[in-house]
Amino acid sequence: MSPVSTADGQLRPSHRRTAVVEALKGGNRFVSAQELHMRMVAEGTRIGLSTVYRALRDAEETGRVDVVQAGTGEKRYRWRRGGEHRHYLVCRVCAASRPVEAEAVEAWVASVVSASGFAAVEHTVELDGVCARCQRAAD
Amino acid sequence: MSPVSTADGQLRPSHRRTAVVEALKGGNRFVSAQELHMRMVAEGTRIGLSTVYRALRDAEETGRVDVVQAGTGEKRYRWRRGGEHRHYLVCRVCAASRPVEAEAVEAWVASVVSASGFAAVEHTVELDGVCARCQRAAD
DNA sequence: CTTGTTGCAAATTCTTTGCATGACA
DNA sequence: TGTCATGCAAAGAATTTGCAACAAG
Repeated sequence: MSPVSTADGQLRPSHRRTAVVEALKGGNRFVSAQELHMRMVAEGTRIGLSTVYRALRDAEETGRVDVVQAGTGEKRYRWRRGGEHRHYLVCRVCAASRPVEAEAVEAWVASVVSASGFAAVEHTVELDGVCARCQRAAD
Repeated sequence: MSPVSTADGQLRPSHRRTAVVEALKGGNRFVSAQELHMRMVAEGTRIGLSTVYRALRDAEETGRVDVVQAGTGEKRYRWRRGGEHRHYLVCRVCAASRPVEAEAVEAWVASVVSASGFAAVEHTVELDGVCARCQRAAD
């Protein structure tokens, strides 16, 4: 069954789920569910792939992680610190990420939305390139 | 085999591929490969799903279509008119799309990139919501 | 005990590929 | 006649789900 909120809105405790979150917090880069699972198993955590998927889906639905989609249709997750909505510039080679200052975009989105007649508009802004380090490594 | 360019850089003629492009031009909304295939078959065109996929991949690689990725990891395509790079506001319900004025974002992207040290940066800006018509239909 | 969580394997969904066939230059 | 496009079925890849075993309150 999928995790359910208890009366006070908190998720019921769970070693595994906690472990997933901890593993995610441990990195500053976007990782896929499978990568995260492999990493956890490699570090000795006994956990199933499904549980990792379930934990990440929960985290996504409750807005605790940022998500990007590679062109392959694979999702990559990154723990969201500070609880704010952010956008990132992600390296296509090493998946390192750096948050970018995105106020201008937020403002633009708001103006476009208000003029469109659309409701419940969500936005995705993804930037990906090759970071300076990987550029050097490519030589 | 995958389509190959001839000496003059043009794709070799092909009924099927042309048919895919025509079918795509026939709509103003983003469609998935499978939807497009079903539509073509329903209209009497004899064509295989693989061919639709191949044609769309070609079109994507040569920049003749705009692509968005639904949260499901499924790609949706829309014929690009006028050859310019555009961004769209897409309805989550009916997939109707309207291009948005995106100069502000392009400028923002350029400034972020120049300050980052990243190279070969690509950007994705996707806006999705519920269009006015589908809002009314929901009542 | 009862309820929610986990893991495994099977099932889904979207997309790509291998290969024999068919069509056009 | 040779080359490339096509279709079908099989292969792949990422993710979800059914279900029995299990852990915790």
